[in-house]
Amino acid sequence: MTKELSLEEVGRSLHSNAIHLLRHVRTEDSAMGIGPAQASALSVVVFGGPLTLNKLAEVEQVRPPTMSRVVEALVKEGLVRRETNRDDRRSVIISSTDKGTKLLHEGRNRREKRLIKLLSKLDANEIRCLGKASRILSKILVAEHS
Amino acid sequence: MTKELSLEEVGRSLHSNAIHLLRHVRTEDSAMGIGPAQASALSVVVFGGPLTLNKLAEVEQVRPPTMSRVVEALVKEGLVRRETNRDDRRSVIISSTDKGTKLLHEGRNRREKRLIKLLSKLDANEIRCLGKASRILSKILVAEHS
DNA sequence: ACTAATGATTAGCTATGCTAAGTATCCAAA
DNA sequence: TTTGGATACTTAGCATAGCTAATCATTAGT
Repeated sequence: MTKELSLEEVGRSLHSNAIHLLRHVRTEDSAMGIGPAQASALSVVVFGGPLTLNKLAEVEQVRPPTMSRVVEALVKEGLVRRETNRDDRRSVIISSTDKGTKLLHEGRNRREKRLIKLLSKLDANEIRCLGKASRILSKILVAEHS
Repeated sequence: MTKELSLEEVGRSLHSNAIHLLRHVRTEDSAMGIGPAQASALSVVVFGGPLTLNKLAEVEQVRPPTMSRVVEALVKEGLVRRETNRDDRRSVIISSTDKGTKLLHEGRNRREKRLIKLLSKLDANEIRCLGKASRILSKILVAEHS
């Protein structure tokens, strides 16, 4: 019989698992030929649509100079466009190119395959358990940032 | 009744949750005064006990040179010891100092408070579910790198 | 029309990931 | 026993990404 975990232990365990899960899929991220910060920013632009640099930095929870450099790299690789906003010429609108959109979807597929390979070691009950846990986590993590 | 999640959806959801959970506690990590890689490595040494550098690199899923540098920084700050193994003088045993153990527990407390605050929105059943899921994740994430 | 505030960039530091190459040690086979 | 390969780690050098401080351009508010 498995021991009941305390709130502290659950928290600690979730934290550890989060770190290692992300490290696990890092390989696939870098297989896209771009780093994790670039991949994550591109993902926001592709799925969320065009937005300003400051907004993108905010969503990604990094400072504007950091995001400015990330976007610069993405522009150089032809994955996003950077155009001055007509309504406010101080600001810049970042949007995805076809190449960026295509690359992101391919990378996502690879990452998912990797996770699926990992998850397929489990039986149906365990998958169901992870599914339930995911819903619960989403609920509290999303609620936090609203 | 909640819909059954597919393998793909579980994978995607776990990935997303991992990213957001880590962002959620990032503030507390950096409040320790050391970077995330150092904090994570120190955590392994404190909770898992002394181990060789290669083993530590493996557990942390980074290359030995990377871990060598991380350990170097921890040694400089007096948080871990690095001693040559008497049984095999090629290898090095990393162990935590009192200072390292103390720092980690303080940081852990801050991080845990943050996570506990998040988790305390949940009822006992949901906590139990997360606990079970954590065990399952640990199993496959650790098994992958053995 | 000034001045203050805002959006973005540049410069420069640190941390962390990698590979390639070097050093020290151990083991195994001639 | 010695020698040659394997193993454990480090060093050197590169790239990405995080930060703050300072700068530039533009907008907004007296």
